Amino acid sequence: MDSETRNAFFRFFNEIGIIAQLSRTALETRLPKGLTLPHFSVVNHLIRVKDGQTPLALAKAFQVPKTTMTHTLSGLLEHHFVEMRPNPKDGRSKTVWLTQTGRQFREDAIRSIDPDIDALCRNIPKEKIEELVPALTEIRTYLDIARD
Amino acid sequence: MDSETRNAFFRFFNEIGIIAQLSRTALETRLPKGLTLPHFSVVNHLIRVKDGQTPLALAKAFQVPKTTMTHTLSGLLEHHFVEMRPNPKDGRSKTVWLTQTGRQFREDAIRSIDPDIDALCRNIPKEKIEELVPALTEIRTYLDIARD
DNA sequence: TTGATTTGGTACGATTTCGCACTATTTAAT
DNA sequence: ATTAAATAGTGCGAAATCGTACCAAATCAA
Repeated sequence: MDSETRNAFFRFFNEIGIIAQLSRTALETRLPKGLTLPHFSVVNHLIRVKDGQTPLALAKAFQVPKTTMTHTLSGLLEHHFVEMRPNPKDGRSKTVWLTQTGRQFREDAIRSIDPDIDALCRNIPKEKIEELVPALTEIRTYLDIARD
Repeated sequence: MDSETRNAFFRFFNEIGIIAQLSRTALETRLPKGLTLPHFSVVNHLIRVKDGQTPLALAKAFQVPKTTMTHTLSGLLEHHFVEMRPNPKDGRSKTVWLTQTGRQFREDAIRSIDPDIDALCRNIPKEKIEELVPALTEIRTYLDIARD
């Protein structure tokens, strides 16, 4: 393995890490105090995909350990953004449902973030972003599979 | 702001976040217990760029709060991977220097990661990665500036 | 059917991340 | 020169992340 190849990958993952960090804090400064990117992401996911999913399904969708998802969901429960119902298909399991408050939280969050996306969009055109996504998805999928 | 544009950016940042997460844990499973990505990254940075930098310069290079860098450096000090010397140019400040143990740690880490990079390289060719980096750098730079 | 194994979820503890407040030193202003 | 403001670093506390261990329910095996 030549060090030039290695450095290419290091640079890549380094940029990825910093973008993840910066975009996260950029979002979180817009959210009400005490709410984080995972909180928003889960609510957003429940709207975009569907609610009624199990905590484990959510943990897999976000590639986090299930204990992390438990913790995130407990925060959403405290804010009454979601509610839990038993899973009729499996007595060990639960299902996660959005409340009206949760939907409102998402609306408000998006409204307060939109100006930032707008500004970003003027500097990095949407088309450029769309071009990147397939390659990133491919890499993400590989890493996910290689996890074993 | 139309929701299609918004979703494009959301998808992008979501992929970024998951790749950051997966690549981080992939690396950390190869490191000796108790050592993390930031530990490795800082040592690697000190070798690639130069040692003798101040903690604050490192914090800026990695876009983390200075308290976070203090914590990371304290871990490196415990392992005797770096040592601190006073900054001759500024009495408030320190400089961070690699030890032989620290260099060895980096060597060993790279050796144990290389097989993974090799495998990754066979699935995602180096050229594809290199094509992505400039766009990512552009986005990272924008986010950094937009932070205010 | 019964017992063993797997699976969904959580409690707990260790570590990381990071904001706030504080000290010590430097820089700027008058 | 003196004082005010800015800067480098750290201690501390709160929250996020995640591994281990555990319970309860489901699945599998004989």
